[in-house]
Amino acid sequence: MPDGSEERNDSVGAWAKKYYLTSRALTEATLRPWGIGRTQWLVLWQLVHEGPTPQREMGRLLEVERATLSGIVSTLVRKRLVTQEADPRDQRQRILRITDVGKQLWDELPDPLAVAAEVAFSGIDSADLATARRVLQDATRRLNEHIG
Amino acid sequence: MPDGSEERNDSVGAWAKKYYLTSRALTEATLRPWGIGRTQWLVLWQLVHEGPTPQREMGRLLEVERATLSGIVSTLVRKRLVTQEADPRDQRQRILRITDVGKQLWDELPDPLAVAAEVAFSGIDSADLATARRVLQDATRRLNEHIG
DNA sequence: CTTCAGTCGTTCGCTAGCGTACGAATATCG
DNA sequence: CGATATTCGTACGCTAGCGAACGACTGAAG
Repeated sequence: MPDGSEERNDSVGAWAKKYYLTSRALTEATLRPWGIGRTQWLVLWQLVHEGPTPQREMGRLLEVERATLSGIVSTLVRKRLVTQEADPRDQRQRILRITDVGKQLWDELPDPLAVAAEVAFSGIDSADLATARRVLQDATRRLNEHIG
Repeated sequence: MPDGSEERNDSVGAWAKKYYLTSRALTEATLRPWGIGRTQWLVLWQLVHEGPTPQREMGRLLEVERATLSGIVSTLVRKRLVTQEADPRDQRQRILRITDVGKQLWDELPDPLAVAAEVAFSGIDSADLATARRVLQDATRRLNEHIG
């Protein structure tokens, strides 16, 4: 029976939190020498691999709220890594585009998610990985249904 | 083969993040009417169930950094829910204690972690839950070994 | 007894998450 | 066409995570 301390210390949920925070720490440490955050890196990845992207579309792809992305984009613009142009067809939209400086920096950056995934999961039984993924996916869906 | 977009969208790690953020959203929404955060609630839980606790010990129990806990405790003290007294035996330590106002508030609060766990995991096969927990636990251990 | 190393809490600056509210721009409906 | 609804980006305030640095305090080595 799950009393409070069990849930708080040793449940799937508690370990999901610990895993997320620990992998975030490794990811951020990997990028720290370049002064780039985890989500900033994802924005650059998208711009490098898929080209200029409307800001709203970026938010949908990265599953990040408008308000959150707005701050992240501001940082990247301030660092001259990304430009933010108005879409002539819809003045509400902003098109994000990587700059030459941004491309230059990109070529130096490691892939922090690949590093973390390699450390965390290499050699783990793939059936177990699939089960874990399914449990987390189901749980997330249930939470979303409850919220929405 | 795990290319970038796979890792970024559909891996165990990506779902752990989504699960964590979604359960955090539900937990915070549950507590919002009382103006209490998720980690603030954990501090109160500890003080109610285990009595006065040194701040450093609180940090260890909740696995929260000193700097993070410092801010959380400040908030609780500002709201008059918790007091922070110097330990006479060691002037560096601060002993945390719930106030009468805090106790009164506590009796009104729901258990947001129990709510989230119920929504997320009730009815899920317990062997799958155990597998998921083990995968996340192993992954966290591997990350910590790599970092440390 | 003094110095030196370690601990504890705090502060600062950063990342990044959320909700709310707002203006500007667009789309839709009557 | 004009009023209304919606969308987009932003700003503000909040939670909460980290590292680094600092003062106060303690304890241990000499």
